[in-house]
Amino acid sequence: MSVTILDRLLLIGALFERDMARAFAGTPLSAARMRVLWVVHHAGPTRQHALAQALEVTPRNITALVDVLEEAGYLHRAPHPTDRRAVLVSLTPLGVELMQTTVREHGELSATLLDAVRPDDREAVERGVEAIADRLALLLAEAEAQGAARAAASGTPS
Amino acid sequence: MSVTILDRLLLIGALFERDMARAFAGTPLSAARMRVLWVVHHAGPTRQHALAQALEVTPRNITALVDVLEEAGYLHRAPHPTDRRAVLVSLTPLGVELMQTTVREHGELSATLLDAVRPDDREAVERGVEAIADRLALLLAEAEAQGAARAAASGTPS
DNA sequence: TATTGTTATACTCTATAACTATA
DNA sequence: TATAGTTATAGAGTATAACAATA
Repeated sequence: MSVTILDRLLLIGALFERDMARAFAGTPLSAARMRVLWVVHHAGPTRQHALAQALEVTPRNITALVDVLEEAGYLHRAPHPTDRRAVLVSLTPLGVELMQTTVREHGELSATLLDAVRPDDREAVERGVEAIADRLALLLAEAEAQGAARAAASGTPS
Repeated sequence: MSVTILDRLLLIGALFERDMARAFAGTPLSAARMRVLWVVHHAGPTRQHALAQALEVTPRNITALVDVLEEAGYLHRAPHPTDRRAVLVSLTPLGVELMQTTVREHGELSATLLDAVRPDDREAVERGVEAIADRLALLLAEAEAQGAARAAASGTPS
């Protein structure tokens, strides 16, 4: 039991992040900035606050990320039509083009990786990885809720 | 093809990293520092340069990580017995204890996650994830070698 | 001459806290 | 009074470059 399945799953994530960092070196892009573009690509014009919630990151952080992406020409800030406090962030044509390429390459890589799996195992692997991701999300959400409850009980009794 | 297997694999890594950050908040530990302890735990007394290579990080970075882990009592620096330039980094008893606990919990989590997979799928999932990790490592190593070759050809002809 | 580890400096990602404009 | 976004500040992780001691 020297290398567990968890070790391998974590290795996959680490390899991918490292490759992104290398691929984006010297450009205005980065893994964190790509995650912002990813959300806007899938959700359409989005408030910064919604971006912060989607990425589980503070609004302050979003300001900085969007600043760079706007400066680099991938995103566009526009006033919200009905809420004058808010800003709507959208992809520019350059951003749309980048995300189309990225989504395509992402799908190709996913297919290549699945291709490394024995054909008879592929369905089981897809089901299994989905089950593992769901279970992990559940476990960590429970842990977080317990931690928050404990903090509320000890530290900040309202 | 809205959510690919690659998306789920990356989600697993992101969830785990985020949970580590939350669990270690307010302590001297962190994901990067745990990776250092992990290497020393598995390799025994180690030079800082070897740590840098194992973690694919600059030696400067290792200096900072080991500084904090030594200060916090998990690591111990000692002069190398035969090479007076080098330092040997070892776990203290506190570090050994931490890693024993960590390895046990890590194994338990791995078992819990595999438990979420249908029994008939488990062998295929273990094989498949291993195959995916191996393929990804291979692909990225090739990409890196090509990038390095291209940089050498254009930028720094020696 | 090459290697080991360090100091100096800088950039990215992230967080908290205080503030402004608006709901 | 609460929300959306910003400025100010800080800490962690990472990188490059220059340097001292040693091989």
